[in-house]
Amino acid sequence: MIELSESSAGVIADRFRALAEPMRLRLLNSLRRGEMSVGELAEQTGAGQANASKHLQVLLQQGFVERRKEGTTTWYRVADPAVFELCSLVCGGIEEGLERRRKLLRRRG
Amino acid sequence: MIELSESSAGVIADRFRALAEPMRLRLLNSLRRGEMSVGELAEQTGAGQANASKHLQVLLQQGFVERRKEGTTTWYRVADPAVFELCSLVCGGIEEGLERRRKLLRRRG
DNA sequence: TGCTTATATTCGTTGATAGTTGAATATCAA
DNA sequence: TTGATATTCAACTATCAACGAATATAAGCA
Repeated sequence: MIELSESSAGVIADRFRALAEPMRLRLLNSLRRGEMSVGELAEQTGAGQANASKHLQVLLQQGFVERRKEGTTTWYRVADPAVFELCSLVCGGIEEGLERRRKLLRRRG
Repeated sequence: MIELSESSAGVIADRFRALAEPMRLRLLNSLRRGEMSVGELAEQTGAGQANASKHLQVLLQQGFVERRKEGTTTWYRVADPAVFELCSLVCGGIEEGLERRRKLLRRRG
């Protein structure tokens, strides 16, 4: 955690919050295949166009994606490969978490 | 990201959301020193007692912390060291993110 | 039985954010 | 210019989580 200072907790939390939405995770997942337009992303993820655009801006602001404009089209791509490491770590913890919850339920029930 | 399935996006997002609060990050940071009681954690982080208790349960549910009860006292400890790797990765991306935002502002301004 | 301490839970208020809709903007082709 | 397409912006509603205050639960002790 690199000595979490008081003030940086908010900044770190903001970054985690950007990844704390299923739709944004789906968008990032689609972008694993490479650069894609907002329209393509909206279609693949099932988000409306306005929604996809808004979520992509959150990811852009946090530096997880980059974009370039070409005519009327805006192309998005993954900017920070660390995001996939983050997801892998989180995925790894999910089974443990489930097991832990089962234990708790057993204890209480 | 280990092939993110549609259904798992929500589960992963839940885990990220547990880390998307400054107070919970502060609680985890305090727990780096070792096992601590709810009261101690509330004092160290400046959270009220009720707040600390609630946040700790979120972390407990997601498997980031474990606890044991001893009389009237409940002791919490970090259960999943991966949480510190997560924070390190996020911290590493913060400088890049800031630089990226500066670029955007320059482009627009 | 009370009384104290430590933790958990409930309730009400407040602020933040997702999603939708419709308008506004920008580009390209005819 | 006009029309078609792609994207962004603004406003609205609904939902969710944080926080504080008060209360509940539970253990330890006189």
